Amino acid sequence: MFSTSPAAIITHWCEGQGEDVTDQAADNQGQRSGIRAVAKAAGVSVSTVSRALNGYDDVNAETRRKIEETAEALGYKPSYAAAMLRRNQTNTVTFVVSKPWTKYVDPYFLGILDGLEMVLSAQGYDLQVVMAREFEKEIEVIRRAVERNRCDALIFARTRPEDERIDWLEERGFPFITIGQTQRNSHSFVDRDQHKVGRESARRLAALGHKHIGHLTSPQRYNYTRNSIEGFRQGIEMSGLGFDPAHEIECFLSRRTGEEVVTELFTGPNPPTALVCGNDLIAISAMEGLQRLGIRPGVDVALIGCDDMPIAAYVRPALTSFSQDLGAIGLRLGRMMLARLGGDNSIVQDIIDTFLVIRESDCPGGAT
Amino acid sequence: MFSTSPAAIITHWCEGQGEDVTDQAADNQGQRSGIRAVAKAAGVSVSTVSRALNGYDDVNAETRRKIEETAEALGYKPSYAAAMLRRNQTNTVTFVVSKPWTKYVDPYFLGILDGLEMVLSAQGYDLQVVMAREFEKEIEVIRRAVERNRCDALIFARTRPEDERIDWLEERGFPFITIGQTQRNSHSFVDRDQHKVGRESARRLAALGHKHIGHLTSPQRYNYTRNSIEGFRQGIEMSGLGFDPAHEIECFLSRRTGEEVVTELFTGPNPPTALVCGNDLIAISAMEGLQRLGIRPGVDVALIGCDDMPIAAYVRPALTSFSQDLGAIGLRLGRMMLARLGGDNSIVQDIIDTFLVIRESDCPGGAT
DNA sequence: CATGTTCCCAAAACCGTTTTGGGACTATTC
DNA sequence: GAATAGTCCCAAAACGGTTTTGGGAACATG
Repeated sequence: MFSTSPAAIITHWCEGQGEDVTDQAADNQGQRSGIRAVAKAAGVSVSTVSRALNGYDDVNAETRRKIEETAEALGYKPSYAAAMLRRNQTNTVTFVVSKPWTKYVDPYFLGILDGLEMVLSAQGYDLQVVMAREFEKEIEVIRRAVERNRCDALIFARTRPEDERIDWLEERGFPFITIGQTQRNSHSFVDRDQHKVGRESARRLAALGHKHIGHLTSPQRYNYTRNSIEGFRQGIEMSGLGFDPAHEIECFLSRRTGEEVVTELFTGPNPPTALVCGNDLIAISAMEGLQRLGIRPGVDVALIGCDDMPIAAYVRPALTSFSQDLGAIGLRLGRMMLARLGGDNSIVQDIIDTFLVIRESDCPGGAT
Repeated sequence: MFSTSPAAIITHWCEGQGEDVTDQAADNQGQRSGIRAVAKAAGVSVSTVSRALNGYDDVNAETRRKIEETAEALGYKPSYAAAMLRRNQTNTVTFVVSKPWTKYVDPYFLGILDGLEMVLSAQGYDLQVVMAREFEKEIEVIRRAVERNRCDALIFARTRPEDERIDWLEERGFPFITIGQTQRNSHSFVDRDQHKVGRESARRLAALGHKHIGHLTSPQRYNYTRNSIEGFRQGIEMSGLGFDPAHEIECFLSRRTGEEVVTELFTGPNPPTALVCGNDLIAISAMEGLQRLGIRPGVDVALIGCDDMPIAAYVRPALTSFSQDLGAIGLRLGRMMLARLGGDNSIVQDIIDTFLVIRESDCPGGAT
């Protein structure tokens, strides 16, 4: 009988600290009435209060002032839920993080969020961060957010060449921006110039005199890896070197992969003298592998990483790595989002520049 | 009676992907009517649908099944806004991050969020992450979230001995849990055993033979620093050493501070031979300062850090540091929150154990 | 047969805004 | 003076769920 009503469980609800029963009641009364209380106190109608507070221009200046004062005096805060229901918009942008990120690439991620939040909150939008346990769950997280109308737009990263999340969202015309590109590129995105990263890494090492440059790529299911590979090959070609497919090996973000690959590469015939690594973690793992083989990274073998993670500056030798202004990505993302939410449906595709932070790991190539 | 016919209707409704206009219209109709469409299609009343879908027990099992099927077939998703308005609850927990965190302590922070989100989402709660540009803005962020009814409860960290956020929230009886303690400790919290960190750091270094142990504390406005200091002093005392106030110096989380302090400490009279550092960043900064003075950290001077940030394992010498299971903190936090939201108003105060990860920076004390 | 109990359901009320469609009044134009 | 335009305001109707109200049907009990 009581079991039917969940409210029954919360019986001893407000047994708080003091005896402010009167105060509580007064407070509640004030809060309960909401916009109606303001209307009453200001001697105008509810709709006029709403229009005045929302900046419509068919309200007399004097009336508006009075309403604003009254609202302020009563401590009136419009109910988010009610406005959301009526307007059918949430004033919320949802950012989806996939779990594997959180383990290693944290700073990358939060740097972006920081700039993004700044831009959005300045316009009254809230930023909501949701997490997906695995990549496969991301589509479900997105589905839930969209279907339950929890946000006005989405942002997510780690795009793949063919991305089901994008297909799904485009199908129902839901606004979103990605961090990273796709094969079709039919949508707005922000991305760093990954092609340049691959290209310039190769060219720099070639310019340093290396003839055999390996490429330990990031996971190839991600689109940015493809760009990186393309750029790398182009850089090799531009430098007049021959591309050796056997020196282009896919790695993963777990620490061991770089080490394994390096072990195989440098115990086999014709090892490279330099390595372009798709990611700092791969580079660090590779350095450890080299050291284990008695090869000195930064002396015998040159390495260039990518992402410029905080760790890069602390490992020995310190890792030369491609960096980018994460805050700028966030800001750009935020501004694009505001435009989109403001009704501008044009597709914006933004490539953020990257720059090489030179440290100790990229040494000149020796003989041969 | 009518329990036989609806099946046919449902299957008909199910047919849907192909046609454009018809499907669109049908879809819109279905979405527009929401729960009423489900009720109509299932041949029951709106309230019955609501009760069935919300798990009340006064609904016939057969009826419930039929309603669930119908809702599924129609792709019905209850409007979050409407439910929120009527129930006056958001099913959302807000986690407040202050800006200085995002720079360095990312992993700490995200590790907790990860566990927290897992627990909350399993019970249908959403986790919202909001950021505050500075500590001072945090109270405003909180105020906004609470006053606009954007969440049912709050979580925040970096507690101070006297914390205005807590005062404000307690004043209006709004549910929250902190990460970290306060002077009064009148609320639920999760915290690591910071007293132990200080104590055991001191004791370990003393046991290694050090007689003069310095303490580079984290910022003292935070409550955990106080615990750490207390613990340290107790550890010194337990080891039969004399406590030297001149060797207890407050540092900040910017990188330079540790270096400055160390420079002063080790160019002055009677320098310590070991340092307990309130934070890994302080420790790393201190190590750099030592190296600049020609003093070898991990050989001439022992250091112990705290937090076990990812960097700790990569600096040379690798930093010995106190660690904790961040996921466990998040899980605990989540479970406490669920209990609180479920109506259990009791205060829970939970101390999470920490453990020392021994690396290279804590060396035995030399002569003297 | 009268009465009580137990389950279930339809209809209406409600949550706190925004939006709609005028209404009243004044100013301007023919 | 009537018609038109402009300004400012209002009452009532959404928005889409959940909760309450009130009662009917089936079954058990005295």
